[in-house]
Amino acid sequence: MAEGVTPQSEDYSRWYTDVVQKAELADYAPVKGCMVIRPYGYALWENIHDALDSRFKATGHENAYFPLFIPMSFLQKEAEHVEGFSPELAVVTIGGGEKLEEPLVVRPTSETVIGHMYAQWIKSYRDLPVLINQWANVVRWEMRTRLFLRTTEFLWQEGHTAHETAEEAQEETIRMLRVYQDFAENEAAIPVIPGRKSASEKFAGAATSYTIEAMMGDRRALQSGTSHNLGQNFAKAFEIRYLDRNNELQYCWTTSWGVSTRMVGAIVMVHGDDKGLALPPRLAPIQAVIVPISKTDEEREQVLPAAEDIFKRLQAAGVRVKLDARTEFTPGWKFNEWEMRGVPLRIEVGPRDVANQSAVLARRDIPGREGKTFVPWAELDIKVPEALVTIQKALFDRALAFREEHTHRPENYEQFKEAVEDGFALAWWCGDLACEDAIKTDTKATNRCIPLEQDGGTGKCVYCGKDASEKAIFARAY
RNA sequence: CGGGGCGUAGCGCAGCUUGGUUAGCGCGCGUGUUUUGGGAACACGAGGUCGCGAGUUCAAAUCUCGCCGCCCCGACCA
Repeated sequence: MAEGVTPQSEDYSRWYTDVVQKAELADYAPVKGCMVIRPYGYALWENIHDALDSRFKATGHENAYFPLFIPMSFLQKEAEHVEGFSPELAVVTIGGGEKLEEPLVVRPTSETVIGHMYAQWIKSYRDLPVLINQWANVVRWEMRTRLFLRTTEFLWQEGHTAHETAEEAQEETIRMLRVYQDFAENEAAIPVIPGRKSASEKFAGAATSYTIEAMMGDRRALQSGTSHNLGQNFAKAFEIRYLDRNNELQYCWTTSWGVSTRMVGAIVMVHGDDKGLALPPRLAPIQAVIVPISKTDEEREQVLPAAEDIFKRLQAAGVRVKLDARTEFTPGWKFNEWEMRGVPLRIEVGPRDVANQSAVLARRDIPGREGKTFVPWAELDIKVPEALVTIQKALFDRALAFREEHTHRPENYEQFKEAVEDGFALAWWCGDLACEDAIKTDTKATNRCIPLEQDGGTGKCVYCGKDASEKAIFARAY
């Protein structure tokens, strides 16, 4: 591994790609816009997967799998949907050397094929709700790609549910948005703003879209998860109907919601620094790394068994721990490498520590001497898990403080323009597309969402001055 | 698709302007010795279809034309 990364202050986007590659999260694939998720990055994704999956199960959802290929005609059944996705479809026209009767779309999302199946499975109100999630890969032919943030192929989960009433569908939409918020804040240590998307930003085919928006280290916004109330749009397009309690045929109300490998990019950009990644302990593939230190063979014979003993102890205490006993690297080199890879806690064991029956704990989130403490061996199985909890909270608190510092409540358009230069602007908005567009053209800031949690009261639209009943977050976004 | 940059060893680059023996350098890699509390040192060694294709020439990494690919910045998007 080469030394160092481009500093954030010098070139943030180069810093980002440097970190992703040097921390060995991912690498460029031979096909443009595609990436290889390396074992370390995939281990992080697996932890994201598990944390989300257990939450889905706890809220009554089941996993299933639907096919990669979707008949082209399915996409065309929902007018807005096909319009939104056509420009970025990958289409298969030849199979087994023969031209296909009907082209197959490589799924960009699965509402259509799942809607088709739901139409066959759902007959009665007794069949509802249907609560299914799938973990899958999808393909969107994006013009400009960035590792994890926007790749041609990406991994995600997509939940698809069908309900008896509009109210139930809306409840589900918000429930899953809150699940995403809980995951982002408590697992990824990323503070997010849950909110509603404006009409121009909503999912193609949805009645209403909701999002969790997060602020990255360069103060730009990243949509980190979405939950859509699809109304009866897809139910009507795919004839998803049921007989209600009065024996009358009704269309279902459906939802869909997703979180993707983009979340990895969010974690990199929210917590990372010029030393590299900083992973939240709850998701980190390696929570603590033990670095043994010895000058002579004699010392090594004392230090290594001590390190191995600590390793076993921590493993027994449920810590994801790694012992880095490689002899070809110096301790200093290892310190830098594990910092680059974002391991939350480093444990140093050298001759001095063996003599004192203690070890040095060094926190990734606090650089240098300040982040170091000496801990007796006997207390490690308590102190290490404690430190991980502390670090998890510290990362969240720091990210929240950063977001607050760069979130402004402009009173007028001049202040608004300054605000979006610095970060988020939370401003009164009349709800007009015209104002959104004008703001975008003028400042490059887009309407990220109308937060569910409002300040209250009413005001005047920050752009046009008309009456406004809600505030929206505006920011430059990824 | 518009703008910019780049393709020479695994990575980062020099060489190209002004064509000329066997294409260099740093890092990394292999072996050995000494090292190890913040990115160790020395010695020896392995590693190249100079992006691809045509052309000019006695001679092309170098000049000409064409093509391909990648990265960054914008419009589109999770």
